[in-house]
Amino acid sequence: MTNKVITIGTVKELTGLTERQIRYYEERELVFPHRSKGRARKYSLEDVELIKDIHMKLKDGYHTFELRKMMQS
Amino acid sequence: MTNKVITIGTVKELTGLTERQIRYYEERELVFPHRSKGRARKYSLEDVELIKDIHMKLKDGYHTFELRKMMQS
DNA sequence: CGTGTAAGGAATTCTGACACG
DNA sequence: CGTGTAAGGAATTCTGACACG
Repeated sequence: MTNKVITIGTVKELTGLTERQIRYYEERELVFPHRSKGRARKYSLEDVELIKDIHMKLKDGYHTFELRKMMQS
Repeated sequence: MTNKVITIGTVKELTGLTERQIRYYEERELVFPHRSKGRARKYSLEDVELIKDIHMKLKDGYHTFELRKMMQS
């Protein structure tokens, strides 16, 4: 579950989101993928669930900075 | 564990084997990755363990057809 | 703010084949 | 038999930026 082995293409399939959205959540420091050989992002299945959750919260009207605060607690 | 979400590049990293070896084990019907959009192979963490096991058995002198029989039992 | 998109490059993955032994 | 390799193509992923609102 916490193994960071999934590429962004697979995350796209599993979440139904776009690369843009997935990368943006990283930019906003909500998800922290590893990097394989300094390039490709690697996510865990846990990250996939987290990304889905983030997207739902955003649809509910939350903003990324609010989610970041929520995650810290 | 049984989620087929890992690309061959990651399997390479996790097992230390070459693409050639990993693909050969598939050709010999010892591992069965999924395909994403008809191209890239997708493995599960379980497959990764299986591949490591296959490689050790081969180093021990077994042949792929023997391993296939062993797996069927 | 969160997401779309066109841009160009770099790295990945694929298949079929020849090679060795 | 199990693995290496060079070959060419196709699909993936990356970054930085402009756009909308």
